[in-house]
Amino acid sequence: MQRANQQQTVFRALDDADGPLSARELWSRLSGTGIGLATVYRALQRGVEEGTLESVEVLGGGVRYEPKNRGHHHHFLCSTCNHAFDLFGCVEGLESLIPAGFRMTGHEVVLLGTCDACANAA
Amino acid sequence: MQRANQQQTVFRALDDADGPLSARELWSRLSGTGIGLATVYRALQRGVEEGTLESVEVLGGGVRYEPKNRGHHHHFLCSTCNHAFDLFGCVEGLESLIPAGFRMTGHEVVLLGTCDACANAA
DNA sequence: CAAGAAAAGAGAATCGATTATCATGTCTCC
DNA sequence: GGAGACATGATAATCGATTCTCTTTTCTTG
Repeated sequence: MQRANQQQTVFRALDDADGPLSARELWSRLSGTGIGLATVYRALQRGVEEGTLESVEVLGGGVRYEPKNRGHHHHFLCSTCNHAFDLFGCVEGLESLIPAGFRMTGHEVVLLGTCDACANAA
Repeated sequence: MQRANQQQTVFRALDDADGPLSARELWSRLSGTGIGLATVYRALQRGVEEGTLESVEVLGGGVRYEPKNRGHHHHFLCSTCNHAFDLFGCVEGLESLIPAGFRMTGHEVVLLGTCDACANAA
């Protein structure tokens, strides 16, 4: 079995995903490969250190990871399968919400609902 | 059957807060009263069961709780003090982000930055 | 006041997520 | 081919958050 490229396999799986994945989600997608959970964590940690990955926190599911080259975007969280999907586009008018004296440096938007697959499975 | 003196104290502290509080945040605000952490958790759990409280998840800080009578609103998370503040108002145009086939049932918006107090303390 | 029920506080136990350890396995470079 | 550096998988250890347990205290009611 090829072993030294396991981290590459991890990175590739993340690249192929349609949204950020948690360590466990990622691990379960790699279940055919025999890759250990520790290796997944090591790859994620290294990716973040090297700047190719970033950790994001979507609701309900702890930290997830995705490639850093996806630009500014937000996420859709399916309340059935609990998977987070990347969205494209952003929203306007956030500045109007800021209280006086506060300084905004960023924002997160999460849409909640049911994804295509889960809606059809119902 | 009015006996829950300490729990009332917990509920009052939550009512007085300017945003959702985590169990620990709440506990530290009650540090003068001798209330135990377990009691805080018990009060929160009961409040949620009885429908007077709801748990919300803002980024970075796990589950927080707030009274359920505050209506639809979002939060500002100060990256310095890590406190979440309630915001008033909402945003438009979220529907345009939803992929085909997905059904949206809700949304969360979190603004990130520095709160008034921390900005002035810098 | 007495007795029973609900609350409280302290700390132990649990749980899930992440990290550390350790004994191989694999690769690079000579 | 061999040495040493690094990668890997399995599992133990750790960590923070939450829940459980036990004993004591408080409240209600008679």
